[in-house]
Amino acid sequence: MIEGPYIAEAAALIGDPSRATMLSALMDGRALTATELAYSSGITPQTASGHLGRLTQARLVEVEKQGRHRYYRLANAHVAHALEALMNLAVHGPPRHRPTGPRDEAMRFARTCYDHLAGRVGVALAQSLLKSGILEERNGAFEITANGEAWLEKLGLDLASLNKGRRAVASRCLDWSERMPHLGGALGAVLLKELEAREWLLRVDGTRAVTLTKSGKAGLRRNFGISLD
Amino acid sequence: MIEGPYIAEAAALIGDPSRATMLSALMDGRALTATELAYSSGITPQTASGHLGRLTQARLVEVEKQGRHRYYRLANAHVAHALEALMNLAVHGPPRHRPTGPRDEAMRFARTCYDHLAGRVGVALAQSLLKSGILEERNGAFEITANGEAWLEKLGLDLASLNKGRRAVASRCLDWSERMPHLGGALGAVLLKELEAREWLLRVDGTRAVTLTKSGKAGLRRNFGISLD
DNA sequence: ACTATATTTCGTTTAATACCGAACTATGAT
DNA sequence: ATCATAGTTCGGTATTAAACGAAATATAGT
Repeated sequence: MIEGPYIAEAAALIGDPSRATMLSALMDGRALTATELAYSSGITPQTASGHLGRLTQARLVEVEKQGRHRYYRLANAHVAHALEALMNLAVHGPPRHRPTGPRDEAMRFARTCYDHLAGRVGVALAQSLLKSGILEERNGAFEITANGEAWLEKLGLDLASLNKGRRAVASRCLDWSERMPHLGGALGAVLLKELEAREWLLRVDGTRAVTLTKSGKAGLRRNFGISLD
Repeated sequence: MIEGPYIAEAAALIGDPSRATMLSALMDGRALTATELAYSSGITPQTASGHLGRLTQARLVEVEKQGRHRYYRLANAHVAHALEALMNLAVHGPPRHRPTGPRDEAMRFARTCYDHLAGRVGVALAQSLLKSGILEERNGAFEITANGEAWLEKLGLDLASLNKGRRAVASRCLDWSERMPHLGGALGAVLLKELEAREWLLRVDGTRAVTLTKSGKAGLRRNFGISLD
């Protein structure tokens, strides 16, 4: 009784195509300016301003003023989570005409999901970590093994700090394009950062797609036994 | 790029107050008829019929014809999950006037969340299971301990069958009213069934609220050290 | 056959809101 | 000071879709 309207409020906000596209763009994890967001969803700045105002008021996004720019980002992981959940619904929807562009293919191959890696590469990475006993799947969740802890230390990653936050360390995040789990949570986030730092992955223009560099391809094969294409 | 519109499609469907209320009613886990759903959201059957048609087409709900009745239920756990995620957004929203009725209070006290127990009672139960070492919280997920397995067997619950499905056994489900975790997953579901079978809990009319019986109050205190009010 | 109930289809009204153009404010650069 | 860029506010238009009444269809019971 009580909750229907509240759900509707949030869902209606996300339910507008322009707003949904803007939120999608923010799934990147980064902050974008109002004009960038307007451009990304193909509307004029005036219209985007109105949308962003409503999204901010509803606490779905947060603003940060910097000079004459306003940087918008998703307000918290809950928002990203809800967007993911909706994405999974869309995929489970009716089999109907869904045109697949080249950009689409790039997204399916590798993309960011809020702050971790998704797509074929993300899923392959998760599978590799499971196979080599770094992660374990228990009761539908991911778990770092003793082996895994040692492996992390060797990588120079600070396990203690991962455990610090209230955030799940290794969460099992269902991939909408692959329908297989990829790795999220704090570990997923630092792993993506690490891959970017090594320049194995490069972010692409204004989308969430990422490309695999040559060294990345080699590195993934050498370190994780992943061969793609 | 590609996904914005898809998210929007699902979200827009959920975003209508009448539809959201109907979906909420189905969070019960049970199947309801078209007229019951119409009544629950305060609209006429014609209007509800239209809504339900769209929800079915989008595979958010499923229909089963039985004579002249049509029973609607949520299509899958993904839908329930998305609704939960949206509910959490709503709670994290702006502090603004939210009238609280008596029915509201009943929901906050104890209710079903898809197929497990939520509300103050649900949260208290989860806390008790954690405290007595039946469950463990690891990396933001729930986990059954060795102690817990023994306890389950004593209760006559079949642990093997819980592990069978692909479903998580003990999932940590954020409670929107308490902002604390309650127990979901396969274990959450059988536990709710058990409590209902013992008549410790009774479902209330057409809502998701459940009431605690006298024996339930006593039982919870005796077996779980939970004292409410 | 006849009646009652459940649900859908159709047509119309009405309310909400996304969108843009124009004008305005704020910040930064020259 | 002047200009350019980023963003917002306001007003009007146009589209969408939610809602109901009326009437049709389907099933069950008598």
